[in-house]
Amino acid sequence: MTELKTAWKQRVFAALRKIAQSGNLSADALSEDMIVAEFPPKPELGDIGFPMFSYAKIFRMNPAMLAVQIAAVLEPVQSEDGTALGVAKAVGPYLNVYFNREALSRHIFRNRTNFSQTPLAGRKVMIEFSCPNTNKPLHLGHLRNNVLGESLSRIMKTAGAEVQKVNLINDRGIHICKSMLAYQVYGGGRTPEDEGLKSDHFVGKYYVLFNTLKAEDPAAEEKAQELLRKWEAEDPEVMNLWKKMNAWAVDGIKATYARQGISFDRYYYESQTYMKGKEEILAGLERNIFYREEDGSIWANLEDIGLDRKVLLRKDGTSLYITQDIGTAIYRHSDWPFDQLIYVVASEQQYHFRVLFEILKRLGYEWAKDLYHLSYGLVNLPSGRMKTREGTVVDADDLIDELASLAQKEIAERERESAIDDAAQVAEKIALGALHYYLLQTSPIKDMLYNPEQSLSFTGNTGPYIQYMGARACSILRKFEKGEGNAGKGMVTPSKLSADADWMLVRRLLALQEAVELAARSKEPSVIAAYAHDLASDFSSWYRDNPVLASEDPDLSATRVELVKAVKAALEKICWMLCIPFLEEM
RNA sequence: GCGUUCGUAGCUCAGCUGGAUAGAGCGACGGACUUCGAAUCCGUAGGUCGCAGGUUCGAUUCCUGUCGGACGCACCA
Repeated sequence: MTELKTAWKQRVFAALRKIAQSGNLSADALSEDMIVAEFPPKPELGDIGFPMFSYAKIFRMNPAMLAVQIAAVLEPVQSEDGTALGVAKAVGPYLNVYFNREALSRHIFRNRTNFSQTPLAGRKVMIEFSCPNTNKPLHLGHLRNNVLGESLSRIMKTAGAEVQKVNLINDRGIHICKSMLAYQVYGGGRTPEDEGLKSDHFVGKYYVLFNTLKAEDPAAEEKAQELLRKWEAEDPEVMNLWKKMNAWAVDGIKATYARQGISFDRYYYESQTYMKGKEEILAGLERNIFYREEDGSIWANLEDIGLDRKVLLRKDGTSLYITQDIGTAIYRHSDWPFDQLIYVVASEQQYHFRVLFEILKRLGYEWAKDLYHLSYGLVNLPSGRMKTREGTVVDADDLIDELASLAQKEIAERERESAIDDAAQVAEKIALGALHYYLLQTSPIKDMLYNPEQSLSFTGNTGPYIQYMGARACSILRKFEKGEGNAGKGMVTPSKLSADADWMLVRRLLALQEAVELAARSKEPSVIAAYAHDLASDFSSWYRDNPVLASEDPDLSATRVELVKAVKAALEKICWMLCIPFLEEM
């Protein structure tokens, strides 16, 4: 589809030049990338539309007239065997291309979701996401981050890129020490098993208990700092406790990843990377890229590009958050030389990344231009921002549990329990479908409102709707396999799909490649989510009005079965890209 | 104060590099299950695209200003 569009653009451009020559007009102002192609709003207007206005202006001609002239001289796009892949017609001030429906239906049957072109082929893309703290379990905000990172990596893979997914676990710092201190005071040596808690929730419980401790012991903050100093001095007792609690936290977090269906190719741990970067800063200081204040701290002055001054090393010589990020980026690039590194991090850190990228550029790393901050908005509740202190944080595991139990109730209400193998497992998958689709349908950059009522819905523009259409397609194909209907007696005949209703669905399938390219280029899984809904919706109205197995014409039935297979393949691929489990039945 | 960003139907969101009548879902109202699973489908109602200028043959889309919201501007992460 993408190549078809490109090919037609070239033809239109060639035709324009031809007209310019014969009319003795100047075509200097024309270039091929000026040719805009759009999607006509109605099926009778064809499959590609070229507005003539801008060229008409250059030629000082009536746009409708120009469209007629181009249609007359335009050479049609052909396939390798010489079949015309469409015809161009002038429709008012537009030149519209009508595809050869038979040829393109055949193309979809043959290739399904195997794209003829992958724009990111050969590119190495590293994607960093999730990056949890080890003092508490994941919450709704992490779920958005996780699914964004995983989905984007799958989309980029589909677009041909080689992707490496990385995670940086924030396993050190004062927040960890607070959980550790509270555990020392209140934990009594108990384990998560003793308390019957998932291990990361167990650690999180003690982090919350630190607030209680603070109320009881005014020196609590100071004691936590003391613990951090001991940790940095590698006090054996503290290290032991730290290792134990971190293992609990990380194990629990990984269990949530597994449940969500996301994974990483490589884990980095802050405790191993936080020292990195210091040498870089000192080397930069020698080269006068940075400067030293009287108190000994080291700074970068970025005022010339509208940013502020930024501390890079404390007066006592210790590292900061940004120091570590500088080191980690350098380390990663030498580790796996990427063409692009994408940081999936909330929008509140936009300034941090602008500073980080600029400093790496000043240090002379030419790949600094390949760093990209995929900034995404916060997930807010109707009552406002989630706040740990007010207990309004939506816990990730609890949320999935709730969705799954609701899905199971829905299955029971629809009396589907006997029809499916494992209702509990299907319910879990529906829950994830609902959750992930809900989180991905909004553009990443926008803050989103988490409306419990709406997100718990399984009808309408939702993940389960997409899953349902996949299941319906599978259901039809199962019946076909069993020999129901007359499709088995027919011959696949693509020319039978020339009716508008069939063609709309074929055309939608053709548009998948373009959607993937756009989603990969703009780093917006929401593009695929929108496409998923369009395809599912098209399929839904199509199979209602167009009998697949029971058509009177066996050839038409056989052909429509091929179309259903193509729809199923597309939905399966889309679901994978959106981290929505594909269901054969539900 | 400075910077970034968002502002489209009652609500939650789409709207591709400016283009043919601004689209979904939810909610409201009205229809469709002896016919491939009704988590579905069809129809009706609902929008001065925050506001004001500008560029353009043409602006929801680009520019400027303005109003409103969010976030950021730590020797925290």
